[in-house]
Amino acid sequence: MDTTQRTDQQRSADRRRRELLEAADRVVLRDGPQASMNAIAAEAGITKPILYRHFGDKGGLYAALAKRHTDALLASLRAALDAPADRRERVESTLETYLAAIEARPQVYRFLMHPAEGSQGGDQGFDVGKHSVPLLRRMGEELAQVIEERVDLGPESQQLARVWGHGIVGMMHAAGDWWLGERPCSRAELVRSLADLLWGRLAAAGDKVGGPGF
Amino acid sequence: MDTTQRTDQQRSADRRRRELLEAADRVVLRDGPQASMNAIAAEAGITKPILYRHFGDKGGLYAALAKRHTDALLASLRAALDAPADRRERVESTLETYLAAIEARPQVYRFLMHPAEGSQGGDQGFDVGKHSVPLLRRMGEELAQVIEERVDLGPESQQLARVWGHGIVGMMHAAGDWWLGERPCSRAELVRSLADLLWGRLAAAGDKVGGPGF
DNA sequence: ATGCGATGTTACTTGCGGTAACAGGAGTGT
DNA sequence: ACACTCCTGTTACCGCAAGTAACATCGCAT
Repeated sequence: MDTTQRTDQQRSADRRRRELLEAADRVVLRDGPQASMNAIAAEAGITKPILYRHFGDKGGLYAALAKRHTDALLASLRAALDAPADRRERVESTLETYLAAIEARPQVYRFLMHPAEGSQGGDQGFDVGKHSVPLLRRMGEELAQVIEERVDLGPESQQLARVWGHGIVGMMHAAGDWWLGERPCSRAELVRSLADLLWGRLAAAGDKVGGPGF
Repeated sequence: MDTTQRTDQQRSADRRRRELLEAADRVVLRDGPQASMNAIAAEAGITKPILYRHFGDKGGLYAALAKRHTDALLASLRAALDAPADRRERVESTLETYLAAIEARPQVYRFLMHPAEGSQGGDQGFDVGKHSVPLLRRMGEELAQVIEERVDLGPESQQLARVWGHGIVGMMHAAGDWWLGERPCSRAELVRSLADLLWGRLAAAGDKVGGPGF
C-alpha cells in the first residue's frame, strides 16, 4: 500500500492508456468512425478486454478520444478568439482556424461530430469526468464565455451570449460540413461569407424585385 | 404485363408501404432512434424480411421515414418563409415554426438528426431516389433557394445564398438542440436572440471594458 | 388443373459490443 | 522457498441486431 508504488503503477497505466488512445486514433483516422473495438485492439497489438478495462465501454473510449481532439481544437480556437485584434478579424481568424482543422483531418472531424450512441456512466469508477458532451456543446459554451467576457451586451448578457455561442458554433459547423462535402468555394470565401452574415448583411440587403409570389 | 394490373399491385404495395412507415413512426416515437427492425416489424404485425423487401436495408427505411417528416417540416417552414411580411418577421416566424416542431416531437427530431450509420447505396435497385441527405442539408438548400429568390445580394448571390442557407440552418439547429436539452429560456426569447444575432447585433455591440487579459 | 409472381414465414449466418473465466509474472510478507 | 495478491493478458463465450436463404401460400391468367 505504499504511495510511491501506487503512483508508479498509475504512471504505467497512464502510459498504456495513452498508447491505446494513439492506436485508436490511427484506426479511426484510417477506418472512419465505425472502427470496431476489435480493430482498435489489434492495432494496439492487444485484445479487446484490455480496452474495456481501460475505458469501460465504447462510449468511454469515444469520450477519451474526443476529449483529446476537442481540447486541442479548443486551444487553437481560443487563441484565435483571444488575439489582440479587431473583432471582425478575430471572428474571421476563428472561423479560419476551425475550417482549416476540419479540412486537414476530415476523418477525425467526422468521428467527433457523432452523437452515435447514448452512453450511461462508467461503472468501473474510472476518473472519467462528465466530458461526454459532444464537442459542439463544449465549443458553444466556450464561445459563449468568450462573448460574455469581451462583448458588451447589456442586461441579459449571459443568456444572450450562450444563445449566440451555440448558434454561431452551429452555423460554423453546418456550413463547414456542407463545404467539406461539396467544396463549392475557397476557404477564404467561405469565411468571408459567414462573417458577412454575422455582420448583419442579411438585414442590410434589399428585397429582390419580381420574385415569385410577389 | 397489363399496365392496369401492375398499377393495381403498385397501389397495394404503396398502401402497405405507408402502413409500415406509420408503424415505424410509432416505434421510433416510443423507443427512440435505436429502434430495432424486429421491433418495427412486430409493431406492424409482420416480420423482418418484409421490411427488407420494401426498404432494402435499415438506411432505406431511415431515408423513407426521414423524407416524410422532412417534407412536412419543410412545408411548414416554407409557409413561414414565404409569408407576405417584413423580413425580420418572416425570419422570426420561421425560427418559431422550427422550434415549435422540435419541441412538440423531440423523439422524431432526435431520429432525424442522426448521421448514425454510413450507408452505402441500395443494391436492390429500388426506386429510392438519392434522398439520403440528412435533413440539415435539405433545409439548408431550401433556405438558400428562398434567400436567393427574395434577397438582393448582388453578384455571387447564389454562392452567398447557399453559404447563408446552410449557416443559418446550422445556427437554428445547434441553438435548438441546446435549448431543447437545457431549456434556459422561453421559446420567444430564443427566437428573439437568434434574430438579433442575424440582424448584426454582434457587430453593433461595443467592447466590454476591463475584461481579463484586456 | 397449372404455372407464376407477390406476400409472408421460420430459421439461419455474420458481426459487433461486452463479459466470464482462466493463465502467467512481478513484488511482498513469512 | 512458498503462498498471496495485483496487474496484465488471453481464449472462449453470450446476447443482440442486421441482413439473408429457403420454404410456404394465396390470387390469378391461360
